[in-house]
Amino acid sequence: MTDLNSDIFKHIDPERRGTTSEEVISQLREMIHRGDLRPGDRLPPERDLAKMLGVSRPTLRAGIRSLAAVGVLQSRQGAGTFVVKADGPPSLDSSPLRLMASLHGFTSAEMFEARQALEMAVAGLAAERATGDQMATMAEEVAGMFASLDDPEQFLVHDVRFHQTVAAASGNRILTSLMNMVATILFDTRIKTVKRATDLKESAEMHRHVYRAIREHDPEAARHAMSAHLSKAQRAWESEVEVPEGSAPDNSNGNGNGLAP
Amino acid sequence: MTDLNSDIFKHIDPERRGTTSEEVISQLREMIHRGDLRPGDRLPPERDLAKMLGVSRPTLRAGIRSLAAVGVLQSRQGAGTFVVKADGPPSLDSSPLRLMASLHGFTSAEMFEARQALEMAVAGLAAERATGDQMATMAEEVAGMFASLDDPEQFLVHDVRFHQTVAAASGNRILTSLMNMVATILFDTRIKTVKRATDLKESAEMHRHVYRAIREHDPEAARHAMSAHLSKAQRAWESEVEVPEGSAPDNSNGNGNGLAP
DNA sequence: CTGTTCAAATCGGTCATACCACTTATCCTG
DNA sequence: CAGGATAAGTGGTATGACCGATTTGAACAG
Repeated sequence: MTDLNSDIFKHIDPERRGTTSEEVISQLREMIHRGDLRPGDRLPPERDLAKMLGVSRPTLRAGIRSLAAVGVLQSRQGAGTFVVKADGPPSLDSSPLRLMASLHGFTSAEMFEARQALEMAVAGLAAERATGDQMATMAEEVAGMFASLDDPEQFLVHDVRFHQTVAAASGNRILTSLMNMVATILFDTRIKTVKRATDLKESAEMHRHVYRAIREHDPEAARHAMSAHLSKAQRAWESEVEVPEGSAPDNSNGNGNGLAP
Repeated sequence: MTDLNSDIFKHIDPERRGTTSEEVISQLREMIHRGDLRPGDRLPPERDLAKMLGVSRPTLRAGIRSLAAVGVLQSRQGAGTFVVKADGPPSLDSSPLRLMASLHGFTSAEMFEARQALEMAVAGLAAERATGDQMATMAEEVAGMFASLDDPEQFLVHDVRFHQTVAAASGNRILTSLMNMVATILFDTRIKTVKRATDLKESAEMHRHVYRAIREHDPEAARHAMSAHLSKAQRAWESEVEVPEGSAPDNSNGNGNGLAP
């Protein structure tokens, strides 16, 4: 672990603009940008760090909490505060997007469209760059789908893993993160409707088309196959959530994702 | 404004899982999802709200700060805490992505690629849906670029506005937000290199190609024109940031965006 | 000597209280 | 009636304390 006992923490100038906690956030951010704080590093105890920065503990905690809210830091009671480790695909928190969907009244159509755009992009890139192992994993997941045609929940597991593998094969972690961010929100509703899913066989078939296009290193075919798959999935979803008869109107739409169909 | 004096605030059960502040966050989020809190609404004073929820003020403030960090709430000293208003294109905070770029060592190539994928998507959608007003705005910005060939900074203003107009014309606020999120990070470096930009005329020309494709409602042409434009921009940027001779290696890369060229 | 157990130290989570800084609205003054 | 002084309201910060979860290491049993 990086040695944090050195004097890389500097006192905060009381004569500045903005609030003190904002300055704390800036300090911590700069330390991350400079590389003083690396993924997995543990921050000094709050009491010590507060003294180093020359602020009170509540103010320091406010800064830490802000960075924790965006997924950069993680506090564990009794253990300490850590810089989030960078193993595996980095993930952006989807709750901001979910809340913004509620605030702005995003429609599920917009959400599907955004997902489709992102998935098409990663599918095209995956067709150019997928390694043998990644393609093998995709094939396994497709096989898993065909083997789970009578188990919708298990089918969904393979479905999600397939898409994540494609995203990873794109080699672009930013697009992967954004895609996961959008897909996570839609996933919550899929898991509720998947039990009544009817055409799993067709879905598996379309996933296979995507896989074959990627295997053949044909970006355009991969994009189109993915696009067709998601368009089909969207239509299926829309037919699933057809307004039930006589549902009394209330503030809650019941699907819990803040999306209007 | 929505009446918040009613008893929509419920006490928090001390016997729960997770921390108290997490429960506060959940409470506030649900209130937003349910529509009890609408954009622009002002929350009750912290002292009152803390009593309503049955928690202490610091704990409540922790929850508020978490939601403020992701751009859902905004506190103004002396005024109050508000739900962010939803006018204009909703914007996701780009700092999480910027920090993640530092933590995971994202390359600028990945960033450009992600932006290119998003811009191509919105350009294609814009070609299908752009209104007359939006196309007029695009034309104005293109004209502004040609009029600012000798003023790089002014040119950049028109450049950014053009892309934002295209995004808005896509009709998909989610893709627009994601695109802005990525573009914001790249913008910081562009404003530093733009002074030495040489081929502004060619850039303006390529923007015009994008505009004409959108005007002709030709999604594929729009996508290709946008792709060509951004590929050119990326190559130009890469040639600008060629490592200067004899620059001593230090922790800070100097471009301040946490990206490795 | 090895492995387990348990207790003390560590550290984040919460609470209570007080004071400060800024904003807003009211009221007084000219 | 207009404008500025004033007071109430509200978020920001600080201090101090206690609680509960986690970690760690020493004491103990094998």
